Amino acid sequence: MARAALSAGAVVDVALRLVDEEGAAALTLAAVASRAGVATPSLYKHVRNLAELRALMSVQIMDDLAERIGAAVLGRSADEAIRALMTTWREYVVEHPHRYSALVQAPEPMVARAGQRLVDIMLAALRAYGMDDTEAIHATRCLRAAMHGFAVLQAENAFQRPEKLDETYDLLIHMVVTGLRTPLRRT
Amino acid sequence: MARAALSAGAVVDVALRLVDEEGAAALTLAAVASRAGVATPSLYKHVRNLAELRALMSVQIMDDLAERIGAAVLGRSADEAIRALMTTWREYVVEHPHRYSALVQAPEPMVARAGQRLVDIMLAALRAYGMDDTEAIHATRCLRAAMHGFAVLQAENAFQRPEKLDETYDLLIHMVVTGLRTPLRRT
DNA sequence: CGGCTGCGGCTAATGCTATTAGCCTCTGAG
DNA sequence: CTCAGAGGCTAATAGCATTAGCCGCAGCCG
Repeated sequence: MARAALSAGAVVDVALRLVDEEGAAALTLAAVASRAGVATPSLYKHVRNLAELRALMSVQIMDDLAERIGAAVLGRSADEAIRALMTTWREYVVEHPHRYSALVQAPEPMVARAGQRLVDIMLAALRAYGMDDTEAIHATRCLRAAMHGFAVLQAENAFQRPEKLDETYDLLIHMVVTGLRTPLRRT
Repeated sequence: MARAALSAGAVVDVALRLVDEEGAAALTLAAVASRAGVATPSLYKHVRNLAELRALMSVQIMDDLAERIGAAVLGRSADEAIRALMTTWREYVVEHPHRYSALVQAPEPMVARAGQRLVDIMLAALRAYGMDDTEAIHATRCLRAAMHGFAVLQAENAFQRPEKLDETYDLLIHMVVTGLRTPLRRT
């Protein structure tokens, strides 16, 4: 091994801090390199290119989220689990709105795998409702769509009215829980 | 007036067609100019810069969406109105997935106004549930979050499993309608 | 009918971006 | 002590948005 110096993980850390502080649009290799105290091309020794850096950041974010949510859901019952899951998710977005904006749903297997981890946690939380596998998949997708949509819109500041976002989110949680409890009549 | 030639609207049209055919990532002034049969800097005679072009595209998209949805909702009852609204929204995304990915929620007043038009239609559709204004705002936000989240995830191809997306969407509609019907207990 | 004004095109130039090539140095293993 | 390679560097390239400045033609005014 050569000098201590940088590593892929360190670059991702620097990039995440940059995004947290200056917004997703400020993510540029030059800016990351500058923060890392290194010349721009040096980053290529640790990361294949900007796209890969983005993917690695997304993986890191999803892993953070999965860890938090996993802990929050642990040992909770069905409805309470969903509530905890959704609350924790939103807390993360409120804490790091820029970071959430930087999330990318690339077709990279790396990112897909990290996403799968999140989905698995959701699936586990839904098991308690006594759904079969197919139903659980559909329910997970809805849960994900609702949370992700809310998160994206909030991170983009798309909710302009003065009404409290917390109350809106309470309603969203209510909608999800009620929708899961009330069976869908079969056609 | 000089020659017939281009106009801001025409540039937006060309850009939308480009995005439809080649994806949101292909949106570049050079590509738009080439399609319009004009040199790149000429676009600046019609559009202030790339950001404005993006905003104008978003406005156009939201207007399209508002028109369709407005027509779909017209003369329908509460639940049926919501179902029609959500179905129509998704049809648009399926028809133009790249276009939806190109949607930007800029803080530009122009875009905000177009978004407001969409929100107003949703609000109107929710009136039938006998909510007061505040409740209706919260409900609209939830509706929007659910639809937008689903749309974004679908446009980004984030749903990988073989289960039919149509069925998932049916469940989402069900969740929303049920959630709106079941009153939220007051704390 | 003739000249002027400005719209809408153009070319050239700038500065930022990611990315590649090729060099050099210091580290740590043998 | 040697030497290979990890990890830094500078220099160079190509594509991007954007700006400056020029030029021709259309239509209006006299």
